[in-house]
Amino acid sequence: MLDWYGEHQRDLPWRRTCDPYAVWVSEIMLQQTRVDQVRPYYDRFMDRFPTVEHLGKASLEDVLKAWEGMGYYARARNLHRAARRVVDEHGGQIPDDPARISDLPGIGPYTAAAISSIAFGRDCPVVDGNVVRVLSRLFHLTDTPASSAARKRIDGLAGRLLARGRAGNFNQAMMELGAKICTPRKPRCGECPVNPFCEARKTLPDPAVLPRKKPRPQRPHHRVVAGIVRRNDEVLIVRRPTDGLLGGLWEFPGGIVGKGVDGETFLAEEMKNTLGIGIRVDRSVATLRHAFTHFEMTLQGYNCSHLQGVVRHRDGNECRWVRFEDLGRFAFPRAYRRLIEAAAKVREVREPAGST
DNA sequence: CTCCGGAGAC
DNA sequence: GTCTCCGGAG
Repeated sequence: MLDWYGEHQRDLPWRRTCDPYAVWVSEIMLQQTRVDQVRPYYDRFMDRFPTVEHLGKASLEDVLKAWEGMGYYARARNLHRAARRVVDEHGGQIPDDPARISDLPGIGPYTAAAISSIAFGRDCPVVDGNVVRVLSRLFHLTDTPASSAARKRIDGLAGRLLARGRAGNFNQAMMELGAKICTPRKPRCGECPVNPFCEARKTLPDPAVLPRKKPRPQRPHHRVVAGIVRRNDEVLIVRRPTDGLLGGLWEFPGGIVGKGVDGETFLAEEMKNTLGIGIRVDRSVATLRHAFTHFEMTLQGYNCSHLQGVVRHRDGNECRWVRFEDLGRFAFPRAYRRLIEAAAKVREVREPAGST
């Protein structure tokens, strides 16, 4: 595995250093996100926040802006909180101890083991989704890794296989193998360095049936409407509560429309109730779909006009009137960013640049 | 009352 | 992947 890794590892920015902070940032970004998507974000992030101190001193607003588009924004909030703690409690040094690293928000067993082995050379086995898949096939494990017993068995195997003294490279080799060779659907068994030892390959017509997945429940579908409310040359944006879904991000006011309810009527009603303003719904800007982990939504955006009333959010959420051109400075969820793009096109048609 | 394990949220 | 919540366990 080590030889294979030495020869086939991808040249990734975070592999060019063993700076614990760099490893940490990359591992957090890599949680639930593909390497290809992470790469550009990682470079920008490290450019903007080169050290734990930089990150700790930054505002959550700035961190979220740098994270915009990657999803799972709790990762950014936790990373930011953790950086502050590293600065305050550990003098800016990331602790060289798996248990202490785990204490930091956003760092669980996987990330603690990854940082410990890669940045500090500790003999900690790393088990992420890739490793689970590799080991399930290598040892022909037929129980779903969703069960705690099966999972413990996998953790045990990972520990026994670990190349002592070279844990960092070994762990990365396992994950790399899962990412490039032992892939979920069509594994390239012919190119696998450990294929002589693979029980699944020996036993099964198709090793890809492992690991056994547990059936997923159907995702509910929500219809969401949002209003881009104009007042002179500004539009209204509202900030979501720090905790919960898309916490701390900005969006256009609106909400989930119940079944059988008229979207435009609901939108006007919602603005009245939540913000205390009267608006007129002018026209639909775009309808787009977005998938979250546990539900899907259809987002319909409308251009609206402010009629009357001073904005005052019922729940105290921060609200701002900003120039359309300045929306880029705020962190929006992906779906809303796309809505902004659509709205910008509509504007171009109606008010070509330089027309005023 | 603290400690898992499972489930669902993010 | 991690966190949070919750019921059952000790």
